[in-house]
Amino acid sequence: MNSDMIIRITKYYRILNRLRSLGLEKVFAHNLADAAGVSAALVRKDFSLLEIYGQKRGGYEIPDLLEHLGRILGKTEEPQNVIIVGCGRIGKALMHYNGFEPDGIRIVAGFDSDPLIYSDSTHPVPVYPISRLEEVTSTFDVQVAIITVPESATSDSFHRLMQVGIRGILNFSPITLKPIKLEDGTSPVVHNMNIALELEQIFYKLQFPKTEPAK
Amino acid sequence: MNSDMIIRITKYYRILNRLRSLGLEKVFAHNLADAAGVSAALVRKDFSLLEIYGQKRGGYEIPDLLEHLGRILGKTEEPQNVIIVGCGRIGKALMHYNGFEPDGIRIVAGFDSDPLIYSDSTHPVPVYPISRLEEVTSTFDVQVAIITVPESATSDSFHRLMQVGIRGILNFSPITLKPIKLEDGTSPVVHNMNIALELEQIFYKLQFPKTEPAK
DNA sequence: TCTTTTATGTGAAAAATAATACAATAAATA
DNA sequence: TATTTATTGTATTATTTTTCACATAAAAGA
Repeated sequence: MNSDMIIRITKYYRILNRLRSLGLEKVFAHNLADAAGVSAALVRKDFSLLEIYGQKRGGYEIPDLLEHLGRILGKTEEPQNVIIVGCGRIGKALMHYNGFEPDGIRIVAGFDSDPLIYSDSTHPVPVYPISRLEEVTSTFDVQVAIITVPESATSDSFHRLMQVGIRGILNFSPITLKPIKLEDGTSPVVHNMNIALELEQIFYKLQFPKTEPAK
Repeated sequence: MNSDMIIRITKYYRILNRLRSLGLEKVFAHNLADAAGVSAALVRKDFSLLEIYGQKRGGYEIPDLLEHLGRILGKTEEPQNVIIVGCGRIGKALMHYNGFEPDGIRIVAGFDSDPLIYSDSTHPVPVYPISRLEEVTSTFDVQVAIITVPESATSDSFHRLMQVGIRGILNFSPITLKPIKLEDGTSPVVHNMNIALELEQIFYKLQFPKTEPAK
């Protein structure tokens, strides 16, 4: 399964969740396609590849789809625990964000090197000094970290996280982190979210508007 | 030029900027390739398509590349002005972020519907009530907005921005905005940054590690 | 019951994207 | 100067991804 397909699957999952909460029970490929911004053929092809089948002329059962896709995406009863490394403004904003819960994601702790920050007990989740990284991640069985440290600390934080066994990184710093190969032969999963880079892409696209994709 | 290529071009641009600030004057395709995480052949192919030429065996001149790519990306002397709609925690964090300036991006104003927020004058950039959107965007010739409002306000904010002529959107809310076609036949450029969606993709990839791409 | 309609599921075709291979060429070296 | 080496530029090939087209099936309507 390639990267674009993973994105589509996660989108389908969220759309289906929303449809279910609206009380719907069935969905057609073209409904999902419209909502996800892809073609109906692609939706059917994706499901076919994942061995998810609907009823001819009857569409797909939403609970069935959610069950299948949820398993593929590793959804369990228990939420997946995540930590935030770097509790500056962005890190704190993410701690307060309450949109993770419905998706089965839980921020369990923050980390910072500044005593003024980790001594402050008004955060919505506990904030620890970096020295307690290993202890906390093993206690909560954390596999994924969000990096929101300043540019200069990015690389250090990344290596530290690798050392304590974190295997998934969502990096908000403008330094692009690359999934270097680890001693054990595996590579971490790294997603970089670079806001300035996104804006630059938008500026480019505005400069050269795409010509109408001939229906 | 497709989306992946735009991403590559923006990456090349940043890498080249960094190399220049390190005092380098020339670069080989494979240097850029390594830094950007792509193959050298692809770098050469990209430049070839953009009609940027280097010297056989001599590599590419960094100032020349920056000039070319900068023009393609719409870089000018003047920074590109951006507004932030929704001055909650994330919006405020972005206002304070000082990593935009080196990339020629300037946050010129924030907007919020809450008087407690727009009356507070301690923000790093002026914050206005939504009613002044049109006035401010035309004064600063703003084409792009960052949406950081709560989920429930996302769709409204989006349509409001379309009405006042904003054509580029970077959306941080979990509602995926789609570039609906406008009356004038054009479509806005919309990039959605959905943090939970990114995390979900990471969880998936951790569950099914990619098998070693056979060198 | 028979016909029509509306979806799915999928093989085949097309389109898009990237890698390969190598000629061309310029610099370095002998 | 001749030879070797290193790198660009691009035609060709390979791969990946998506769309097309249609057989299949189920429901609805006549």
